[in-house]
Amino acid sequence: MPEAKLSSSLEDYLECVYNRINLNGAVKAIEISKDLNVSRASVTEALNKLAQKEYINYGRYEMISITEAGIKKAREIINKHNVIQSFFEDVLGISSTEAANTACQIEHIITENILEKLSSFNKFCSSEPDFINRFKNK
Amino acid sequence: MPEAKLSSSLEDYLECVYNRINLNGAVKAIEISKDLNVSRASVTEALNKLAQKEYINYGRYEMISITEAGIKKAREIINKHNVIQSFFEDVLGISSTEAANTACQIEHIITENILEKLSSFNKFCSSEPDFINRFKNK
DNA sequence: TAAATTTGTTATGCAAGACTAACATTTTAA
DNA sequence: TTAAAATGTTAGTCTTGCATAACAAATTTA
Repeated sequence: MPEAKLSSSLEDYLECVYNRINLNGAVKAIEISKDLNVSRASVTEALNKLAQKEYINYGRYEMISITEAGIKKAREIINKHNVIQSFFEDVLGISSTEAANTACQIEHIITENILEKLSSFNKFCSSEPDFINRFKNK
Repeated sequence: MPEAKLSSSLEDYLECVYNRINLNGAVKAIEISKDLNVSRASVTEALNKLAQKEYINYGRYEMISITEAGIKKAREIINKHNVIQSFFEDVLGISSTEAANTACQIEHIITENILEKLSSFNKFCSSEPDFINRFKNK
């Protein structure tokens, strides 16, 4: 039942919920609204959709909590984000901001398979700093 | 005047127009419809938008041609596509199909700066086949 | 604790991008 | 050279994701 494909947009909302809850133990709609630069009304709408898909628990004026399925999904998204950002930053030498911004978008697109390969590639590169240094000084 | 930001969707249409014209000297709406898996009606709509932005020349029941600005833009998109696909395929060892499919989406997102870095990285890797082989046999 | 402020919700609307169905035009072939 | 088939267009609808404005509830503070 709690298995439904999320749009990029809903993934962003879920990721935000997860991060805020992990940071502060709770999250309010207005914080999400500020983090994602959207109106409070859009947040309400998105939270209802996430609740309907059973990724969060939520009802009118209620506290927001995240379900097990929500945690799992959020961690997958965040993991994708981190692997992509790390490739841009640590391998290609892109600035942290640009790496993060682009990772934020690619995280919704990249397949599990490519993610795994990219993750091993990151590890392989960090085990061979010489190679990366030669690339950077090229 | 012929400078307007394109949505991912319109970039796909433009890319398809460019590729088909390069391949056959001309392109018909029905071919675009098949290539992109959309209805004929959607193609009409997209072509009107591209014409309005001056990336193609087009009018009711007229032949489709591409403008200079359209060619420039299409080549940029295709270059992005190729660099990304090449990274997935040649560096990470992803299958051609999966590499192409994912590249098709990332091409609309990646910045010029990251593209350039990725492009040099591809070249650097192909100049050091040893490194890539060690990664693949890891 | 009552008034003011903040936060959340609802109703409504808009834009993009897709669809189907009906119609128009063009092309093919009998 | 017409009749049939293929292609292109238009009109109307749907979905997603966003917005604003007005209202409701909760929270803060005087």
